[in-house]
Amino acid sequence: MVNQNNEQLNEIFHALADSTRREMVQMMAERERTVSELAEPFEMSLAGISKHIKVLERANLVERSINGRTHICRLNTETLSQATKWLQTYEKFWNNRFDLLEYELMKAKKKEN
Amino acid sequence: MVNQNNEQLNEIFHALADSTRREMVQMMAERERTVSELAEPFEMSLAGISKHIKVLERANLVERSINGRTHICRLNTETLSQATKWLQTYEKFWNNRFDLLEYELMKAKKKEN
DNA sequence: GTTATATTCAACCATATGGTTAACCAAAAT
DNA sequence: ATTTTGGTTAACCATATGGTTGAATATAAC
Repeated sequence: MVNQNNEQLNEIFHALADSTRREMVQMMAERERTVSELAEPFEMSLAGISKHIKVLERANLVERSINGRTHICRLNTETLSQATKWLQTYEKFWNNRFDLLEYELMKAKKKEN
Repeated sequence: MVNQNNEQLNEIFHALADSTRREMVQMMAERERTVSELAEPFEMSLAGISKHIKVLERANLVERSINGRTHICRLNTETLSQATKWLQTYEKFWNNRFDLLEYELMKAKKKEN
């Protein structure tokens, strides 16, 4: 179970360790994207793009639905937050992260009012 | 500048994409560790361990100070939070992460009292 | 029915990664 | 002075990664 989670984290972090893929995540964070939309900003073959998407899929960061001949990719933010959770756990140990978060939250609240 | 940061993120995420290295981060989150302390839980040659530490160093996740013949490694939480920051930026887009954080914070607060 | 579009798959290639062993170096301990 | 200890470095190896091109598939458009 822990190992399962570990393998999962390996794949998530590996998927994020590439600028192209991070940019794709960025795009999908805004809204769903087709494969060619995702490909557009890059000077890379579509086959290359396809491979990158598969890495994101394997990490469960992206889900794909096929609609005719176009594939639609959407971000799985649940998975993204798995990574965040891991990071925060170890960050908070001596850097008192919770204080910082609280501070950021206060700022956010103030802006709302 | 953005590219610099991008290269930085590549290395951070790559460093974290390995269970052994994550476990090391975990150990260093508790307290500073010597190389052999870091090596202890693993069935791996010291040379292998040394390489892992170097990956963490290259990502600027770890700083090393040499004391006689023993090297002391400590976590650079600043770098860790660079990764967190990236993640949170894209997480919050549709998953309203801030609400979740607020909730977690409340729970934490309650436990304190 | 032919052509164009959206996308994957397979084979290939250079380079990177994670590991090993063996040799090396410097500080401590005997 | 010799040996142990803590650690790195170099050379090597198998496998993974990130990219390419070329062919294949299937839907959509003409």
